Order: sequence, then C-alpha cells, then structure tokens
Amino acid sequence: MAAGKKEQYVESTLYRVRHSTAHVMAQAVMEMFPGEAKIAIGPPIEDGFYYDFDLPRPLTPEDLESLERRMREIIAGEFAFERQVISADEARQMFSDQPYKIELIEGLDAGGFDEYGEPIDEKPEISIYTQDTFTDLCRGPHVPDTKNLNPEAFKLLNVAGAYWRGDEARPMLQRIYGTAWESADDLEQYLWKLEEAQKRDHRRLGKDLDLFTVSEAVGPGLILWSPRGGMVRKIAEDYCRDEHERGGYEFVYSPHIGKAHLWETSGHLDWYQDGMYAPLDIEGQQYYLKPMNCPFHVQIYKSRTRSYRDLPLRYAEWGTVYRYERSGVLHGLLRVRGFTQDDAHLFCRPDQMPQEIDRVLEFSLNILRAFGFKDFQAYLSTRNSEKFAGDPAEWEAPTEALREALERAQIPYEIDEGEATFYGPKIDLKLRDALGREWQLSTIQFDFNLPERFDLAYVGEDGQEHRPYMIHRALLGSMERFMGVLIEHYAGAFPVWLAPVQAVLIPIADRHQAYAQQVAAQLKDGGLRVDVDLRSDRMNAKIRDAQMQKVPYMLVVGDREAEAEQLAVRLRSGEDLGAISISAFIERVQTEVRKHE
RNA sequence: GCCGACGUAGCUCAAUCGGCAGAGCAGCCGCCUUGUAAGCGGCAGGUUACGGGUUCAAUUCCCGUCGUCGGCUCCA
Repeated sequence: MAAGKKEQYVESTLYRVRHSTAHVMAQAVMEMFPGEAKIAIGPPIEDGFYYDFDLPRPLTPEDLESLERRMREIIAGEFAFERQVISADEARQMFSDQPYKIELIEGLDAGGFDEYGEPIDEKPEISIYTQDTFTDLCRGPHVPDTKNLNPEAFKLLNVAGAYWRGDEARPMLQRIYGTAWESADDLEQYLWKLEEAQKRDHRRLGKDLDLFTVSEAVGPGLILWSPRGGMVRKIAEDYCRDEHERGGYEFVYSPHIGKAHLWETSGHLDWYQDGMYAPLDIEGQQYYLKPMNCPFHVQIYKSRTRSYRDLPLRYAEWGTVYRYERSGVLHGLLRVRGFTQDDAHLFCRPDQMPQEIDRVLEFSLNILRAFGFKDFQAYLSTRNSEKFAGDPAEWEAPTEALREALERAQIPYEIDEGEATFYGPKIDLKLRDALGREWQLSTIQFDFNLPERFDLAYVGEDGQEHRPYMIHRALLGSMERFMGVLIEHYAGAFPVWLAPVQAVLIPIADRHQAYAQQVAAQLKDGGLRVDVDLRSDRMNAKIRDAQMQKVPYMLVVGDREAEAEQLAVRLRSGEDLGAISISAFIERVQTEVRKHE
C-alpha cells in the first residue's frame, strides 16, 4: 500500500472495525484455551486483520467456526472498548503471564519500538484497551463499542504459521487471518473478489488451457511449457526481440555455467552464494550454474578494446538463470528455481548515463503498455546502509539520475529506502492488473560494482583508459513470472495477437470438413493461428470446448457458408457476428494483431 | 527452511468402523450428421505419491521421504 493511502487507512472507520474485530477474536481464543493461550500481536491489514497466538495445539477449520460463533456472541454483548493509559510497571504486572506482551512492554518502555515491533522515534505512552473480559496492550484506535461491529460482516479465513516478530530464529506462532467490513454486502463482495482471483489463478488456468506443467520427475520450481503456453511465450518474446532490435540493442548468447573464479570476481560468491546451487566439478575445476547473466556479458565487453565511440553498447539476452529458492516459497510461475530473464546490460560513458536511463525507462513502459498494462507505479530503491559495495558518495549521482528519469517519465514513484541491491540503486516498476493487484516486473539497476571488479575500460578521446558505467535491466523480469501475470491479467483470455489459437473452425457436419480444412489453409496463409475441430461431435459441443479454451474466434461452417464461401463468426464473448467472407475475416484479425487489440 | 493442511485414473472428486478401489469429464471405438456453451452407447484407464511398520487384512492406523497448497522468513 502506498504511504499516503496507508495513512488514510489508519484514520478510517474500517481500520478501527478490523482492529476491534481482532480483539474480539483474541478474546474468543483466550476463552477457548483458558490460561494456556499466549497472545502476540493483532493488527489490521489490507482487507482484514490477523492475530498471532502461541497455543497448546494446532487450530482446525472447525475451531475457526466455533470462534466465529463465540465472536458473534461477544459482539451481541455490546461491550465498550475502554482505553486506559498505564505505567510500564503496571503493564508488566497486568501481563505477567503473557511473555510476548512483556517483550513488547520492554520495547515500549525502552523506546524505539511500537507494540508491533516497528521502529519508532519517540517513547510512546503505554495504553490498554478492554472489552468485556479481555484486555490487550494496544495503541488503538478502536470503535467505541462492540455494537459498532457488524456480526454479519466478518469472517475468519485461515490459520497459518508466522514467526514471532518475523524472525525465523524465534518461536513459530499460529496466525489467524480474518476479514472484516462495515456491511455484509462489503464482505460478500470481498469474498466474491477472492473467488474471482482464484478462478484466474495461473496455476489453474495453466492446467485448464494446457499452457505449462510442472513435473515431479523434473523437480519443483522448474517449468515445462506445453505448445499452447510455448506459443504465447514465443509471440511475447518475438515481439520484444523486434522492439529491442529497433531500440538499439544487440543480441548476445551465453552459457549456463561458468568457473568459480568468475563468480568470485563478480562478487556473487561473496554476496549471493546462498542463492546459488552447489558447484559442478569439471576436470578439477569448479563451475557454478549461473544465477545471473551479467558476468558473461561483461566478458563479451572485455573481449576487445572498446573506444568511447563504441559506447553505449547494449547487450540483450533471454538468459536462463538458476537460483536456489527455499522449497516453501515456490509458487507456480511466480516464484521458480529456473527462469529466463529478458536481460540486458548497457555499457556507457558517464555522460551518457542519464540519457540511457531515460531511454530504458521509456522503452520499458512502452513494452508493458503493448501487453495491455496501463497502471504503473515506480519505486526507487536507495542504498542499504549495511549491504552495499563501494563508497557511499559514489551512490549519489546514479541515484539522482534514476530519480530524474522518473520525474521526466512522469509516472508516480516512491522511494524504497535501503532496498537497493548491493551493487547499486535501482528503479523497480510495478503494475496493476485487471483485478487491481500489484506486480513487480521491470527493474533498472545501476551498477558501479562490476565495472570495477572486472576492470572494465574504454579508451577516451584523450587516449586514456576510462571506466564505463553499467546498467542492468530486465523489463518483463522473467518470462515465467511475466507469463503468470499475463495469464492472471487476462484470466487466460489472451488478446488476439497473443492467443495461442486465434480461431477454431467448426464444421457442422462431417460433409463440411473439407471446406473447413480448405478455409483453415487460407487463414493460415493469412498468418492466422487456426485449428479445425474434426471430431464428429455436435457443433454445440465444439463451441463449448472452444469457449472454455478461451479461443477468440469460433468459425462455424455449414452448407450455407460452403455455398457462399463464407464463415459464420462467433466471438468468445458469445456475440454472433454472422457470416462474412474469408478475406474480410483475415483482414479483421490482421488489424487486431497489428494494433494489439 | 519453518508451522499447518493435503496427496486416490489425464482432470474434478467418492469409497461407512481397517474388509474385492468407484463416478463424471477427458481419451479410444461405434452410432447419430447436427446451425451457436455438453447427442447416445460401449471400451479402456490404478503399485491409492514413494519407502517402511502394525494387522489375517491398510486408500484407511503409525513412522520416514518426496510433492502440492495456505502463510511466515527470504527474493542479491
């Protein structure tokens, strides 16, 4: 959530409703495990709230139902939420049997942390809120009374594990997630939205539309593209490659492994070994699977002496990289262990750097727009005070160049303080999909580390060697991830230019098969991706199948069409366009493809 | 990796208390020859994820491994 929006949210009634619902839930949980439940924290979050507990046994879905019932009783009791400010000592006494609260109280008393463990500047006053029998250490705010909560407008969603204070060295607590709204209608609408999101889950659609698969025999997080998904990906890649060529990029290719020494020089073995797979031993030399393409592109740069006249050089590669991701984080196409980046590295003179960043940013936005995305948000990540290479002063100019590029591109951006990579500041572009969800795709990263480490140089006008600047960038990010986002954005109903099958020819009876095949051949000549459904099924069944496969056009051909050399066009929206000529249809599709409609 | 849930045919799911593993869809074969979202009939499809244990008997109970899902942590 953006900073301004977050403040608005904290001020809202909804925020109070959720916070108070969390307290009511905590009371119900305490009652379920009298004397045994240890409570941690329970803040409102986007669309709901959670509360963390340390309990004697795992909670079941049935527990959630009985908790909901008890919560409704508590709400019906019309208890006020009463605030009281107390001293640290009083708090310690009051929560003496609640170790997590004690830790929070110590934090509050020492200053520096709020009750959620978030760092704060001032030492806060310690307040508690009480409703009915339940008292919680809490800053608030809350609704005045449980009667301000709608018993029909909340729902407990699921239980999940969560580390105390987000630290994996600390105890694992049970987190109950819930959602709460002001009206039952709002709740219903939210639950509907969750269902919609589930329907367009790319993992579901990947199976239904036969786009990709993951095989246990191959391994988790390793994607296998089937022909349909492969076609969408190919079209996306072809489009991007053409744009890159037009945009002044040159294509390079690099291998999947490289010597340990390469990764030592690049710094990856120092900074990033945890994300890399164990080395292979080849004739006594250690080789690593590449987690990034940059060292290879750097070697291409270094393969000859570069003049200032050669710069900028823009090396692009659809480079497949392998990164170790912990098993629990893998997720469909969105988080995988092997993926292909639409990667490029720009080498330029310092004076060219601002212009190159401008170009890349604009290029990136244009490509994303071509795929149908409109709503962008940029994040400028600045130096992490603990994890950075080089001299802090060196970070200033490139950070400023990135910021100015964002200003010039006139897209909304925020600063992500301390979120930069170790080697330089970066811009991340996020976009909103059709459901309003935010995804990070493009990244534009300044790098003053690798040119130094690999001792990159170009010969200047003055005949002296100079150090080039280097910019990493990936626009779609990874093809796997991008495809996942694309699938969910379009709910599998790709626009005509991307659809793996643009039209299915549906002969009404067997005697129309020859005509259907003849038309298909003409459409293919016109550059269309066409299937013919030759099964001896009813036309209705064929329409249904094409409809479920989300094919943009269903072309029904029977006696009338064969006679008139036409086709009857049905859209996947259900709209029937009636019969048109073959050439008119080809024209229509070609236009849509050209315009990316 | 951690916490929890789950793993039965290609897919979606069923199988009483531990007692011969089943349905729909998809596939294949046949009949029907069809006008805008499922025509009818038949056939085939299984080491119940994998390995071990308990038992006369395990899809079912226990242990381990692998995998999936929801989160947490992580994502240079």
